[in-house]
Amino acid sequence: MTVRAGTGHVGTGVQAAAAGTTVAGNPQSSKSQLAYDAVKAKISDGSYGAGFRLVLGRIAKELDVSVVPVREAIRRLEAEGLITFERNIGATVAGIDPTEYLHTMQTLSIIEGAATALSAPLITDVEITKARRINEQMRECLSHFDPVRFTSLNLEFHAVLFTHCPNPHILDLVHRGWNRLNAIRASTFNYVPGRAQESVAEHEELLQLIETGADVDSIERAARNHRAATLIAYLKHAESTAEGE
Amino acid sequence: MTVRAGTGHVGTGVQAAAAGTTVAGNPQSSKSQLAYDAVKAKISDGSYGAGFRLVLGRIAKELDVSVVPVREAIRRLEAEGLITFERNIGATVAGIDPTEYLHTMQTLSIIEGAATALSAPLITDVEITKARRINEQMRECLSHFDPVRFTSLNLEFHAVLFTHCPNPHILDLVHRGWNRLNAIRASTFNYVPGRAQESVAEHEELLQLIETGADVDSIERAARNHRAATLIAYLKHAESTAEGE
DNA sequence: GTTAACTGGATCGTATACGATTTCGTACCT
DNA sequence: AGGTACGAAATCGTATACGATCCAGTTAAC
Repeated sequence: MTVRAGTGHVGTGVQAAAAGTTVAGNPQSSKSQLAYDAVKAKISDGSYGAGFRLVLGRIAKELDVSVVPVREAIRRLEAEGLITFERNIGATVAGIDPTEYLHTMQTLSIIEGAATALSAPLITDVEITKARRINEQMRECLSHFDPVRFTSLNLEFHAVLFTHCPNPHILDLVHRGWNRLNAIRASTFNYVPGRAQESVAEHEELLQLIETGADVDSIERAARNHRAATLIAYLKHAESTAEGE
Repeated sequence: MTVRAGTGHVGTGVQAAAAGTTVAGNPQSSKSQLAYDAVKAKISDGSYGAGFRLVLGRIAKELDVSVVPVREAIRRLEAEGLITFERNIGATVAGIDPTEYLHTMQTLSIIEGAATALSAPLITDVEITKARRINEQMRECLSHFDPVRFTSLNLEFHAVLFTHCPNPHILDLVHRGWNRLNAIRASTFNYVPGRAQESVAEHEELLQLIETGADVDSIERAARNHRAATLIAYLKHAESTAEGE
């Protein structure tokens, strides 16, 4: 053992170097933030999928930080519902079972519907055309089967619709919902083939409703049903494939 | 490598004593949880109201723990939106300005409406009578002016209606909404006198809708409007008193 | 007299240290 | 052979240490 009784610190200088340089490109640099972003990204892109065991020490070593900032990141993710955490046990990536998917979709249908309705009066022609162009690209995706791109465009499309939502809370909830959904999708990629076409058509309907200045109630209902329809399609599909397997 | 800086520790034994005893009554004991509960409670009951500066070290000393668990608690509260946090600056209790109140109420109207509608089919006669009894007590509160009790009963009433919501996410969001609202209310106690009577009447209407098995849409609308009406009453009231001052 | 640089204190951020708890494998007892 | 008890490894929980950063008040320079 031997080594150092005086300062008790060894790598402390590193901390200064790393934090001090503010690596130019990380606007909000902070190990805690780094850990948060890193773990969240890994969950979203599927590297850490479904029930994955998140060992604090391992993550810390991977990111070359100490456990303290990692713990903070984990706490934040816990509060956001992306992971579950048990005292003296550890953290695991949440959102495994199908009912989770169901609940998340249902919640999102409500929140997103509201967000879209609230945004609607503030949406200009510019955004409408932009959304329409995205939807056009989605239609193209249908021919040369490309579900990944389709899903990504789908987010873009809806993002255009709800980003003008004047209520930041609701907007925040929408984002969280999408995050959860991403995490779930990454692990068990579910994509219902037939649904995509209806989806594109419903997008166009939704755009027309907004364009013609329909009352917020109809818009909310349309947006909500749009997502609910996807959920129902998924359930049916899951049922049938379960039999097939 | 093994570093070992002599002892470098003094009060470490205390940790064992405190954590080890598991003070019998704290089922989920953990300093982090303790800090979370404590701070949240202080925010809810108004001790730490509106923009209050949360100094980590001070809180840690108050609770007789180190800063680490406090930081974790703060992170959780941050993710829940109860406080805001800036790097190298610190944390402050969130939710000061009136637009915050507005947004929170709007969000809650949507979420709570949905939660109530989803619960409705699962509500039995037992709960209906229970809710009706609570509403009766609220009516009594009207005569001997008691806004605090009224508010508390109001939560109880709605809790009966939405606790059966089968979607845990939505239920969680409802609870968070109430928490935020509590925090705001504690700082700037706002209670619109005239509104209370309508509120009690609307509660009864809502009960009848549920009782007669009205379609979920009407129930959702009723629940949503009930809260929205409170918001509108508040806005009018705030406007008029602002003039009066 | 006004502004800029300095300085000290408060507070934040994170690394390290080490006790506590859980987990799992193995040896021992029945 | 099967189950239990002991022990070691892994991991969590939190205290402490100390650099970095921010802030306010003070002094120096113009």
